[in-house]
Amino acid sequence: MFSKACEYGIRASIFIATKSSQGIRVGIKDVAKEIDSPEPFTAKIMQILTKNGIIHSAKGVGGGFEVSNEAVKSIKLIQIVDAIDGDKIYKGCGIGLKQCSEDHPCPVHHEFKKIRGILLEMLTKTTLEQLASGVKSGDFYLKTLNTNH
Amino acid sequence: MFSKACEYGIRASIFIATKSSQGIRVGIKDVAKEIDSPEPFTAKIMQILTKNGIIHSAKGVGGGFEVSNEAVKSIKLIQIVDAIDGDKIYKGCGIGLKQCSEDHPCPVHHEFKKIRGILLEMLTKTTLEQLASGVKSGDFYLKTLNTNH
DNA sequence: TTAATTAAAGATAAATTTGTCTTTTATTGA
DNA sequence: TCAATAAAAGACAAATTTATCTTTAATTAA
Repeated sequence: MFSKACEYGIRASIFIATKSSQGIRVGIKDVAKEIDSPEPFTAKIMQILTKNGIIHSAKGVGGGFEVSNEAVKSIKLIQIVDAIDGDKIYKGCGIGLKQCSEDHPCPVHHEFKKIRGILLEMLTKTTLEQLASGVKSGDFYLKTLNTNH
Repeated sequence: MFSKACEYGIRASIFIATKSSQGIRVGIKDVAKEIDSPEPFTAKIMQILTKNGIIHSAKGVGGGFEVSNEAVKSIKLIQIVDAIDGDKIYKGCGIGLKQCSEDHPCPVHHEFKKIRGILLEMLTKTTLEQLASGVKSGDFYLKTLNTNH
């Protein structure tokens, strides 16, 4: 569905949002640790998110990543997906036709139209705040439980 | 959503089904041409489909690919997807958690559960026959219209 | 103004997916 | 049996995605 980069980007954004609500900036090390992702790759993804104005970053001592309380409320999942994976997932043809539309539909066009519509609605409606609050309350998780190995 | 391989596999299966209904076997050259895909790569994908019993192949003079009329009716889209891309698309976690379940849900678990359910239902219900008949009737297309260039 | 800190940027590398080419095997018909 | 045909199999190559490493730039505090 989403690329690895996008999966990490969503998880990172949610984690940063949970910390920002407590007024805490987090460094890339913490982010990668808490969402169980490769640190340098995650840093690259953070650059995309900051360039797109989704996450704010601050260099230097005491710096790190954060999202303002207002931004957390307004940012929708689709903004993160769009910034990293583009719009192919909710716009492209299900079986890869360059030309696929109501007038020139592929064999699965109508079925996929429905699914893409639901996906798009979900991505458009879900805010970072909703997701972050679920993590804060302990209802949702951002990584696998630790096991002894 | 699906890999390129899977997109080609679905398109190829549908094209072969339309030809088989007329009692015509098709070679890999025709398949690639009609679905606008790279021939050698498509040949590889055909090997997966034949190994999985979705498409039948015959070597030698007059050989090629075909699907029996009974098979066309019984084969579901999910069999093609499963053979090529596996079950990740309708089973895996939306944001890539290894562990993601009702008891240990990721932040988008419930939203994705719904979407995956609809996708799974669609893949499970849609038969090759449905898709092929739409192409035969001219309602659906398997490639872009030819343009002069 | 210097040292420490932290993200940004850029170069590189590994892994995976996509795509190609060559050889082998099976089948048919002459 | 032999030649032609067509898929299968295997090796290889290009492109993309994922991941890493090093250097640079910005910021803070001493």
